[in-house]
Amino acid sequence: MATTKRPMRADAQRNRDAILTAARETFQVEGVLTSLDGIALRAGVGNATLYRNFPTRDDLLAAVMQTSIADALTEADELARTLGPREALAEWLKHLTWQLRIWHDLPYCLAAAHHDDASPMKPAADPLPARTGVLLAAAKASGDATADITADEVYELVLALSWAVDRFQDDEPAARRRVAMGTAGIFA
Amino acid sequence: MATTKRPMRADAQRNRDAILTAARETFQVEGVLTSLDGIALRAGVGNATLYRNFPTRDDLLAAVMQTSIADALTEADELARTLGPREALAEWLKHLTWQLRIWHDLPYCLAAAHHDDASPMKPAADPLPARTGVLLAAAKASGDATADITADEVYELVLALSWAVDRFQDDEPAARRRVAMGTAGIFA
DNA sequence: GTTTTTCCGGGGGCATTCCCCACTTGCCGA
DNA sequence: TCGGCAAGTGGGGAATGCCCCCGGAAAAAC
Repeated sequence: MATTKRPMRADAQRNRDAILTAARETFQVEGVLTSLDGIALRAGVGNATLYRNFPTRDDLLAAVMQTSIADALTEADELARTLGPREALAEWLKHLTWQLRIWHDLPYCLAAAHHDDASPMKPAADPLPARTGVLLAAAKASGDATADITADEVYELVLALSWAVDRFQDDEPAARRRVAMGTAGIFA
Repeated sequence: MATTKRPMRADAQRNRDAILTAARETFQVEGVLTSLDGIALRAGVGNATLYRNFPTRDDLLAAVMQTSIADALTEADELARTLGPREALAEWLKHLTWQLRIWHDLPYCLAAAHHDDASPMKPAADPLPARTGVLLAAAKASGDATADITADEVYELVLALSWAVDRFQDDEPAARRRVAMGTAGIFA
């Protein structure tokens, strides 16, 4: 990490943060396939600054996702703590589907990263399928989920449903309904 | 229709056919978002000829889909004739998902067309949800499908699953398994 | 065979995006 | 306070894709 070698120059840190917030805002409006130069413009920095900090789109995406994913994981903890295995899994799937929808083409990128170990997004995104596996295992143990399905299959199903939720512009109730229908096969 | 007014010049018909076959081949390899100029090049015609025949990408897509959709519908007839309502619907969903996967971003385009009445693809693609509705109604009537789901929801679910099948590069058994899992909620 | 009509075609303009370069800025430590 | 050097800047090249223009050629009509 660069931060361990030297405490990073103040303006450099400022610019990096500005890029991250601009990217987060732009992604929500235009999707994750938006122009990178546009993000730099919005952040008020030169485009070269953006490319130096984040050589590829996936690097930027991974950095922006960090905090969102951390939030999602605490939500998962909360669900696991307050609900039974079946409801916790069901709620988590709905929650995850709804969150992934926010950056419109995110499922597309996550799908690409999921089977590409070299992707810069892999380390950032990996906790999502992992945590899904934990909740799934608990539901299996209590007999609430069928044994013959893997965590990857469930995660991929969520990505597909999230794609649909975005593409058909569901509101939240519609999305919950769509997820309930699509994931019914998971539950025993 | 243009063909009713005048029998179309021979070379024009030749070029149009060449464009359609080139488009079909290119779509399978590079997906439906490929370069249109590339299709013209492959067809051995100038790009202007392509744009004259098909002003937009959707026009071309609609024309190329015509025959494929006709094939799919005869398959649906066959299924309805030889299987019970439940199996006919289940097989149709698997078949449809697998077919849509062939042109990689086709679900993306169909999703856009599905809620846009002005889309040139609408007339060509509409039989798909319509036929799905027929098979669903039969399954509902025999008590094999839950009553509280609409044909549109089922169709959209198939589009999402087809997206996943393409994106995760399923072979046919894996795709059938994925569809079976994702559509389990439809069946009573 | 000639005229008329229709259609072809490839070059090029325009827009978009990614990314690199030479030059400039301004922070940090002595 | 001040100089060195890390970091920033933004114009522009390169690649790509869409689409239009207009001279020319081929097919149809006579």
